[in-house]
Amino acid sequence: MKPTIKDVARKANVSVATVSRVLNNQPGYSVETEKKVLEAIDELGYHPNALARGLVGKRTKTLGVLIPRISNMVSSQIMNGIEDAAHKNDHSVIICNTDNDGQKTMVYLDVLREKRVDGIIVVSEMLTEEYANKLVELKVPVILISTIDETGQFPHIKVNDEQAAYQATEYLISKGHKNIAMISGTPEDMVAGKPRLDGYKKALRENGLPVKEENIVFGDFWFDSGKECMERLLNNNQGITAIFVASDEMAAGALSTAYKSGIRVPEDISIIGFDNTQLAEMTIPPLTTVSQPFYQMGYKGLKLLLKAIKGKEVNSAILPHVIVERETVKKV
Amino acid sequence: MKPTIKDVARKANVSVATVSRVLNNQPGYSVETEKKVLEAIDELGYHPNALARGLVGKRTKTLGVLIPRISNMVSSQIMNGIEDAAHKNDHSVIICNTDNDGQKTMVYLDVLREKRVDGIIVVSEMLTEEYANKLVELKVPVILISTIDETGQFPHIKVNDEQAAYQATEYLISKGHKNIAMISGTPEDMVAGKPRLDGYKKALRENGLPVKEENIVFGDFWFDSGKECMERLLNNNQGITAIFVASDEMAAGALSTAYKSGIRVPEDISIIGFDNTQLAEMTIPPLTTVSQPFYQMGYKGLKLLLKAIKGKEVNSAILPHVIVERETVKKV
DNA sequence: ATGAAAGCGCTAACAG
DNA sequence: CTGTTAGCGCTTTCAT
Repeated sequence: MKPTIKDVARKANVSVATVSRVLNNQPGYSVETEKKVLEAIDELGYHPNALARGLVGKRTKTLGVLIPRISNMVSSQIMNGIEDAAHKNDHSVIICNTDNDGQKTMVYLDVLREKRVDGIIVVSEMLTEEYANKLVELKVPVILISTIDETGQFPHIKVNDEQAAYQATEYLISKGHKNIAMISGTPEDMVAGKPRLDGYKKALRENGLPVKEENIVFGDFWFDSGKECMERLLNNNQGITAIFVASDEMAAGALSTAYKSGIRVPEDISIIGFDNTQLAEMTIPPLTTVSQPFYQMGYKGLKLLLKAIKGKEVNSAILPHVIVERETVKKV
Repeated sequence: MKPTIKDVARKANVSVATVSRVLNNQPGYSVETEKKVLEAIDELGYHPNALARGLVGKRTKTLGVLIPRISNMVSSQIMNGIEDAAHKNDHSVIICNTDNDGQKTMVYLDVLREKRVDGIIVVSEMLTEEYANKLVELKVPVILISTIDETGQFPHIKVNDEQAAYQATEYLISKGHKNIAMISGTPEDMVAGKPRLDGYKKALRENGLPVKEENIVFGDFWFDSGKECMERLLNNNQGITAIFVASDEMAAGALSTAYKSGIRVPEDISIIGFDNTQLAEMTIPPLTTVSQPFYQMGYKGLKLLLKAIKGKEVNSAILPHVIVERETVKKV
C-alpha cells in the first residue's frame, strides 16, 4: 500500500503532528527533526493524499473551468493561459466542456460542487439566470472570461468589443474606404455580437458615413457562415470596398468565397477580421485583424480567481486589444 | 454550512448508513425509507462530498490528461473526445499542459498522484524512460493516445502512420504523379516523423519510382516551417508535380509559399496533407488530406482507460484513417 | 431492513 | 519543540 503520514511518523520516530508540521512547513520543530522526517519521507516515497487534505482543510487547490467547446481556437488559447497560471500557482483545473448545453452545464456544476473546487471560471458562456443562480449557490468565487452577466454579480475579464469594432472600422476609414460592409455575428450575442455591430455603426456615423442595412449581413461566427455571408454581400453588391468581419473564422470564409468569385483581396476588396487566432497568419493573404489577448485573458482570469479565493476583492478588467496589420487591407 | 450525510440522516430519522445505502443504491432499505431519505436530501439541498468518498472508497472518478499544448488543433480535438467520453461516463478530467517540458511533466505526475486520479491518458508525448518509470510508479492504468512507448508497457491508440503515408503517396501516384516530393516532420519523431517518411519511401519504391533525397525536406510540423520547406523545394526544383506533406499546418504553409511564388495549386503542383484538422477546409483551395479520427481517438482512449480501471485487460488499438479528397490534388 | 462504530489520511487545537 | 486527540464526511463491516 501507499505509505501514509503514519508510516512516515513511525519511521522517523516522531508523531504525525510533527510530520504534518514539516509537510506544511509550519513552525514548531528542530532542524534535526526536520531532517529525520524528510529522510523518512524520501525513503518511503511518501506523497500526501490531497483528498484527505481537502477533507479536513477547506482548500482543494482544484479549480473548475466551464468552456463551450475546447476544440476551438479561441477557447483553447484562453484555456492555455488558464492552465499555465494554474500550474504556476500550484493548482489543477478540471475542464468542463459544456457544448453550450444548459443541461450539461447544470450537471457539471454539481460535479464541481461535489469535488469541492475552490473556484470556477466561466469562459464565453452566455449566463442564463438559472445558470447564474446555481453559480451563486455553489458559494465559491467565480470569474467570467470573455462573457458577462447582466446582473453584474461576477467579475469579468474581456476586451472592449464595441471600442475594438469601432477602431477596426475607423482603421478601414483611415485607409480611405467609404463604403464599408460588415459581416456580423449573431446580434443576440451580448459580447461578440451586438457590441461589435454597434461599434461598427458608431464609427460610420461619427465619420459622416451612412449606415446601410443592406451592407450588414449576419453569420454565426464560423467559417461556413463566413463563406455564405460573403456570397450574400457580393450578390447585392453596392460597390463596397471593405468589410469588417466579426471573427477570423468568418473572415477566412469570406476570403474563400472572394477567391472563388475571382475577387482579389485586398486589391478589389479589403477585409479586417476580429480575434487574431492562429488562423489569421495562415490565410492567403495573411489577415489584418483585431487582436484579442486570449492567453492573457485566461492567465489573468485565473490570477483574479486565486485572489478572490484568498478573500480579496477583485474587479472586472478590460484588457487592451490591438489591430494587427497584415495583408488584407489596402489603401484606396 | 453545507449539509452533510449526518444532517440528512437526522432529518430523515434514519442512520447515516442507510442514507449512504440509498445514495449508492445498494440493497437494504424499504421504499418508504428511500422516500424519506430522498425527501430529506432534496429539502436540505444535500450534495455528497467527493473528497470524503474518495478518501474511504478507492475511486475518485477523476482522470488526468497529459497533453503537450492544448491550444493546438490536433490536441484540442483529441481532448474534446476525451472530455466527452469522460463526462458521459461520470468522470472528470484534470488537464495537464506539459509544454513538452520534462520537468513540468514530472511535477504534474506528482500532482496527479496526490489527487489520487484513477487513471491517466498521455497524448502525443514522447515517452522518455524517466517518464515511463514514473508512470509505472503511480500504479494506475495508463493509455497512450497518438504516441507509443518503446517498452510497450502501456496500450496505445493511434492510426497506422506508415500505412497512411503509404496510401497518401499512392494516391498521388494513382493520379499520375511520378515526381513526388515530401515535406516531412522531424524524423526523430517516432509517430508522426519517421513512420510517415518510411511510408512515403516505401510507396515510391514499390511503384518503381526513385526516392530522391533532394525531394525530401524536413520541417517541424508547424505552419512557418511549411512555408520554408516549400521555398527550399521550389528553389532546387527538380520538376516535382506533387508533394506529400506530413501535417496540415505545414501544408497550409506550403500553400502560402506557392501562392506567393505564383505557383498554382493544384494546376502547377498537387498537395496532400495529413491530419484533416479544421484548417484543411479553410485553406485556399481546400486541402486534400489524410484524415485522422482525433475525436474518436480521444473518445475511445478514454473508454479504454475506464475499462482498464475496472480491471479488465485492454489492448492497443489502431484506428482507421481515410483520405479526404478536396481540391489540392489534380490528375496529371 | 437498519444502526453502531471503525476507520480512510490528514490537520489543528490542546497539552505538556 | 513535540505528542495526543478530535474530527473532516463518507463507506463498510458487523450486529441486531
